[in-house]
Amino acid sequence: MVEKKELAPKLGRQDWIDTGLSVLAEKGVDAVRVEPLAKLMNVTKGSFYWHFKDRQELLGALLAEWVRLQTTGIIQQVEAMDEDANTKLLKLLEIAIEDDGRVENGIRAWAINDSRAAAVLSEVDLQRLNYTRDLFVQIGFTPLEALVRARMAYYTLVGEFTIGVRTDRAERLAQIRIQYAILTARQG
Amino acid sequence: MVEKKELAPKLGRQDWIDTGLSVLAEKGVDAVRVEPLAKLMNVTKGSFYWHFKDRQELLGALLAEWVRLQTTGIIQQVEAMDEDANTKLLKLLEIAIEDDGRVENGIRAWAINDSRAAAVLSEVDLQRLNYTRDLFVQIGFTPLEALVRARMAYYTLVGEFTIGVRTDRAERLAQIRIQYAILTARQG
DNA sequence: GTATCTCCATACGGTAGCGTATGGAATTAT
DNA sequence: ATAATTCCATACGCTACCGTATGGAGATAC
Repeated sequence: MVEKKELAPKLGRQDWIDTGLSVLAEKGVDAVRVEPLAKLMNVTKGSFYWHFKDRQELLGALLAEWVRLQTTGIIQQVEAMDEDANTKLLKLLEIAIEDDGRVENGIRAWAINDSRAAAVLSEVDLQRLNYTRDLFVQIGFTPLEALVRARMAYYTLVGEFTIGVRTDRAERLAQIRIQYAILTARQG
Repeated sequence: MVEKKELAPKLGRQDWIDTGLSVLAEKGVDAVRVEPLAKLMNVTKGSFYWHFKDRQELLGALLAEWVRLQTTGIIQQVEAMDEDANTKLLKLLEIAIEDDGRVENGIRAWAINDSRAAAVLSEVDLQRLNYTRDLFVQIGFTPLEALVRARMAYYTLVGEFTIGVRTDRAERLAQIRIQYAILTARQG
């Protein structure tokens, strides 16, 4: 079968994608360039153009990879646990703040001037928002109340990533529970 | 006095800054380049290098200009009206969503890989967060509760900008009032 | 009217990155 | 062993942009 030895220095498509995502997270899309990437991987661009048609194909692959990691990610993890909606929601919030969001930030910055990235991103946003809203509906809020609360929860998360808050884990966990309390409280 | 006739085709430093901010909002920092900018303004870069030392100086000027517009902006506008903290907070939220946040988004994207932009941005974020927190304290929440609520309010706004929601004004106003109600509600 | 100063055009050399072409080493197949 | 395939290095031309140098037109000063 087509197998690879881990010892072999041979590079694959996936190596370029991994390195690309790393650079995307640290330096932004604009730093994801063929020759610098090659230097980073200790090869020349001869390798790159064997695995990819051009730079655009790599960028597309980065988007696809991110979506793949995203969709097989948080939501499934939350749905796996067989709990009620309240518990799921709290768990969702707790899991979400585990990530540092650096790749996602890079993609959001990218999406500002690239329609491809923008399309992918808005799709992911919509999916996550809908899931969160459904949880609030299951908890018992009206559709409108659920929507507003889901947006507050999700936007808060995105905003936190965007701003890049640097609080420690314990503090964030404590705050996320207060947020949960605020968002699930019934109005007088 | 040093005055300029509006008819004159002569360019000034400010013209480059204005055009720079515009391009920053539409295409990102990386599109803010001397020669393309010059072409956009129907001059050559000979003009640019008369007004600026180099590209970095322009970028610095863009940051300074944004801060200037920001600091003389929302907060003063809210403080000007002599109302109680509750009213100020609601007004703050309402005013904040008026902007589309395109320039700010560009700067946030910029700040990912530029330490100068990052420093400026975190300062502005801190200032706005502190102001919002103070309002919640004045309303009567404990410091911790006020901080969490202020973060939720501000992060939600930043997240909304970041995601680039495209709902109409009326709907946004309606939702911001629900948010206000949720954030100012006392826990049972 | 001449000199000076302001503002900009033109021309130049330099760097970084793109994509292509071609050859060669290492592996695999026959 | 020989042939074919896979993967990568090297070398090339091309474009976009940077920053500098220099000159020139138009206003202003003297």
